[in-house]
Order: sequence, then structure tokens, then C-alpha cells
Amino acid sequence: MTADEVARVLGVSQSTISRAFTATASISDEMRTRVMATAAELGYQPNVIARSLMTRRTNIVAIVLPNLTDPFYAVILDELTQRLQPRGCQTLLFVPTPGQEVDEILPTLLQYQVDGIIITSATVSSSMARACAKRETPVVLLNRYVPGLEIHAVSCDNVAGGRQMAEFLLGQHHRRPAFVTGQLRASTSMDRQSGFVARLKEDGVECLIEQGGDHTYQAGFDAALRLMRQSNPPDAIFFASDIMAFGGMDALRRNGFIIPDHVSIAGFNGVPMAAWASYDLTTIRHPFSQMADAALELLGFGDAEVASSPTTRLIHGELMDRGSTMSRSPELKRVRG
Amino acid sequence: MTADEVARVLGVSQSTISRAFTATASISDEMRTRVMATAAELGYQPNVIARSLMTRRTNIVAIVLPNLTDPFYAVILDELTQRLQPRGCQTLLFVPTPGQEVDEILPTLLQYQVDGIIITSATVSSSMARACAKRETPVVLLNRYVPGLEIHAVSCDNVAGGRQMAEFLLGQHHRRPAFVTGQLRASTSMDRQSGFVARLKEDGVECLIEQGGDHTYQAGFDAALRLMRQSNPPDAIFFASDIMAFGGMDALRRNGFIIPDHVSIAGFNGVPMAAWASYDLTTIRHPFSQMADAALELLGFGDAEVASSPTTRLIHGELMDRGSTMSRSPELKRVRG
DNA sequence: TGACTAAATGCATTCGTATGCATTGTTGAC
DNA sequence: GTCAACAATGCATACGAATGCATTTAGTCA
Repeated sequence: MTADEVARVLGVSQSTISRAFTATASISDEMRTRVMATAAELGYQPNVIARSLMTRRTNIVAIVLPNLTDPFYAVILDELTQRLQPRGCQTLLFVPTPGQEVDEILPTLLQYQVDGIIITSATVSSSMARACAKRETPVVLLNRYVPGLEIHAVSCDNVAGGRQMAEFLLGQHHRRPAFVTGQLRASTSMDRQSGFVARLKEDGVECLIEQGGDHTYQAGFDAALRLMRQSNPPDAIFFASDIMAFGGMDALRRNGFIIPDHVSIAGFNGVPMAAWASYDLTTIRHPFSQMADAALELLGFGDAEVASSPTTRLIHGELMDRGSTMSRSPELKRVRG
Repeated sequence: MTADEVARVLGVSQSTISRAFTATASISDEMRTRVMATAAELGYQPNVIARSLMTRRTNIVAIVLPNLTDPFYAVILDELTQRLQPRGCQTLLFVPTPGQEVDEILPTLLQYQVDGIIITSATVSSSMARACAKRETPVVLLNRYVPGLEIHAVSCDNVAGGRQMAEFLLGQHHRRPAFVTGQLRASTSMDRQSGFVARLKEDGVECLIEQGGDHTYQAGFDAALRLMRQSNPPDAIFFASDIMAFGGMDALRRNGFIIPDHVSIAGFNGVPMAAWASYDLTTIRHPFSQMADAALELLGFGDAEVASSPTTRLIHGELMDRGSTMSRSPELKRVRG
């Protein structure tokens, strides 16, 4: 069913059908009503593919996520789609397979003529960034930023988050903290670590560094055991992400450790699960809502003008003080054993 | 950058450019190589929107999910996209807002000329099903089926799953089981309940029914407390879904109950989290992988011919016997107190 | 060598909609 | 009553690629 057929039935031109479906077009109310009635009757719906060819807008935004198993990305995807749908935009989802680079899949996304691309927790080469700029397809990195790269970015301030957590754990009199890394080259993990370590150092406190490997439950599980089984175990473990902390807590409890009595546990992300009673995890909560707003604004979907020059928005996270950490002050120690 | 421009640079026709990008087209190897080289140099990529207009294939599959916060849907989405991407298909995601019916959003999806639609945990009206059939857009319901509706469906056998769980809990000598429902009208929840209750009845065991309200952590949390605070509490609680069971377990533990000593807990879905040490939840595991395979096959993405008549595939789940349930045999009871 | 076949390429049209321009009809102001 | 301004509509074309058909070229066989 095409606009042509509807036009024939009504004895008008195809242009009139098209105008009836265009809010700003010049068409009489009566004609629009008639067209709509006939269209509904015949089951006509404009073909947005054909429309896109003319308007050069697809109303599709591509979102690239490294995986769907980490609840962190589920939250991000949720926040983004909830904002896009009211604007008449659809979400084209892309999950690179483990070995796949984002650079490889970007051409595919561009082929789809998407109106914008949001890339989470990954970066792109400068040549690919230029290719997108040339096509005027806006790209925003979410949860990653690369200084000097010609591209918009929105991220939680990971360095500041690391510092906040250090400050908090120092305030609770921890003297032997550990940090468990995520992926080695991930700036998110590295930034959290550097902020954390730097702030500890200011108080003359050393930090154990344990390689997690990747942001998974299992990685956290294994790392926690390695840390606690060494001769001089930490009194607090700060994991690069919540999901690793969950793994760590489960590993320790299964092996007889009491949290937070034997060791304090902290995470980073602030996923909803972190508030669940089983974990009750002290963490730095990402400003999910603000991050989604900022990402869409930089994509050009906001009301404000978009700065043409690449902009990086760093947003502060919020420390959630929960039950997985406790003060190591001498008084409390005596009470809790 | 269009095929026309590449053609001009090479001094050939636009048809030749198109043929170079079509595997089956008649074109010399030498010419294809030249075209590809020039295309790469100029940064030309075929516009799949324009292509779709001619080929009537978009290589886009729409997936409708009720939410992203339940890990169950994250797993489903993950399984589906991982199968679609190697086939050159993209995933167009749609998450209806709470009040929104799937019937309302289907027209939007059809406008995008998607090659197929997968609808999870919801159904469509028969008139809408007919509209899709008319357009020859295949539709598959996933995790829901409606007998008599002219539409393909793939679902875990919920009645059988309920029976399996009843059988298992009876085998563990539970005599006062309870079932916590999900959404009232959801067939998934009702079927699990009916299978569960029917099998219990065969052994003359009554079942408490507690209304959960919806498939959320909080609903499970509240329902568990209501159940255990009554004068004659159950010795086992079977929740309509894993996420509700997690809420239930957290609620009970926070209130001093020991699981499974005081009460056995079981769920349904078999999400990865159910295997985590904190919950170690006995559950019926959905055959996620088989379900995804079946859904894509019915969409016409498999190797086999698709039956033209609407087909319902019911796949059996697998009972995962874990630590959240324990035998109530007299001997054990004495040991564990 | 000539005719016949197959491969390679160009030409022209098509997919379904949007839109600039021309045309017609209507209204209002002087 | 006349003319301007504007609203409403039709006509024709464009968007970018795919493809049926016609044409050319090369290759094959008798």
C-alpha cells in the first residue's frame, strides 16, 4: 500500500497524501481529514525508508554496547531508549563480538544512515572519527573519553570518583586498601585507580593493586580470593566496577569471610543491584540520568545548540555509603570483634 | 559520496558500481577490484536505505522487550543479537512505556519496513497480526503464546515447568508450598501456577497463592514478607520469576530467616545471577539458546523452510537444583534444627 | 573464418516519498 | 470592482541504488 494508491482512490495527487502526513505542509484541514480516513481504511502507512531517502533523516540512533550481561549497560540502554522514543527515534543496537573493534563496525552503522551514534566504553580511531565528521553523523563516546580526540564525550569523572572513594575509606580508618582493576587498557579503570591511589598517597597510605582482567563477576570473584589469601590481606577492596564487587563479595562469603567486619568492599557504577539487601554495596553511583541527557544533547537532540567543537563532559558521581564498608576505628573494632 | 560519483571518477556507469558490491552480479574480477579500490579511496559505502527501497529488505529485525531492568530480557536480547549480527542483520530495539500496548507500536515498526518482528512477553491483537501477515512481515511471539492466534510463538513450557518444580519440592517433602504470581493476566505466570498447583494436588497438597503484582525485585520482596508473617507460613516459596525470588530472599534474610533452613525458595527463568553464590537459586532454566534459535527459524532466518501456518514451539526448561531449597525429611530436619 | 555463446557493461526504469515550482481558487483591503 | 496576497493543489523531479534489457566484446567450436 503506497501513497500513490491512496491518491488514486481519493482522486488526488500523491503530493497531497504526502502533505497530509507532514505537519508543516500546506494542506486544508478537510483534505487532511479525508486523506487520513482513507489511509486508515486502506491500511496505508508512510514508508519511512523511502522518506529517509528524501529527508536524509532516518530517526534512528545507533547505540554500541560492549555487552548486555553487565547491568550497567542495561541501565544505560534503558535511559537512552526512554529518552529517544518520545522524540520519535528508534534505537539500533550493536554489540561487538569480543574480538571486534568498534572501528570495524562503524562503517556498517554509517551505511544505515543513522542520525547519530553513541558508543559506550570504547573509543574510535581518529581517522574513523574524521570519517563520521565528514558525513556529518554526530558521534558521542559515553563512559569513555580520549583527550585530544576530535569527538564528543560524556563520562563520569572517574579520577574524582576514585578520589572520593579513597577519601571515604580513609575517613573510615582503612590503612591497607586494595584496588582491583578492570580491563587493563580501559581508561575508566585506570582513571579510577589513579584517583584512588593519588588520594591515598596524600595520606601516606599504600595501595595494593590486583589485576582483575575484565569487568565480570568471575574476575571479581577470583581477584578477591587472591587478595585475601595473601599473608597480609587488605582491610578494604575497591573494585573497578560493581559487577566485579558482587563477584568478590560472593567469593569471600563463600570462604567464610564476613563483610564488612573482615574486609570492606566498594564498587563503582551504582547499578540498581548494588542497593539490594544481599550486597548493600558502597559504591560511586554514575549520574545515569545526567549522562544520558548530556549524550543526547551533544548528539544534537537537545534544545540547545551543539558546540561544533568536540566537547567532553565530565560528570561527578555520588558516593553511596552502604553496609559493605565499615569504620576501622579502634572503638568499633572492639565491638564487632 | 554516492555510487554515481565513484562511477564518474572511474569513467564507468553507476550500474557497474552497484554490481561490484553485489556478490552474485555479473562483473569481471578486475573491474570489481578497481571499483573497490576507488570506493575505499573516496570513502564510498553503499547507502543501505536506498538499497532497501529496491530490494525490499532492510536487514533489520525489530525486538520488543517490556523492560531492560530484568536480567531475563538482557539474556534474551543478547542471544538474539548474537545470532542476528553474523547474518548481517541489525537489531531495532523497542521498549514500550508502561502504559503502552504493543498494538500501538507495531505500526511504527512496520513503517520501518523491518524484515521481522520478535515480541517478548506480550501479545498482539488478531487484527494487528493480520495486518502484519498482509504485509508479509513475519512476527514471532517469544515467551508468550496465544492458542488460536494466527501467529508464530516460541515459549518455555510453563505448565510443564510448574509441574517439574512441584514434583521437585514434593520430592523434598515440602508440605506447605506457596506460589507468588507475577502480573495477573500474564499467561507465563498463570501457566506456571496451574502446572504447579495441579501437580501438588495430585499428591493432595494444597498451595498458598500470593499475588506478586509484577515481575520485579520489590514485588518479590514484599510478597515474601507477607507470606512468612502469617500465622501458618509456607515451607517453600515458588516465585513466578527469578528476579522476584531474589527480592524474596533478600527480604527474608534481612528479617532473620535462614534460607533454605526456614523456608525453601525457588524461581523461574534461570538467569545467570541465579547461579551466583549469594542466591544459589533453585529454578527452572529457560532454554535460552534453543528459544532464540527457534524464534529466528520461525522468522525465516533459518535454513529450513518456514511452515506457512502459525506454529507454536513449546520448549522444556531444565530444573536447576541449587542451595536455596533443601529436603524437609525428618532426619535432615533434626540435623539442621 | 563465420556464427554462436557467454560474459561484461551501459541504459533506462523503478522503489516510495518529499518538495520546488507553477497553477488555480479564495479572500480581503482599498 | 480591482488587484494583491495567500492558501491549496498538481506536476515534475530528486533521493541512491538495483536490475531487466540491449549492446558490445571476447571466446569457442565447427
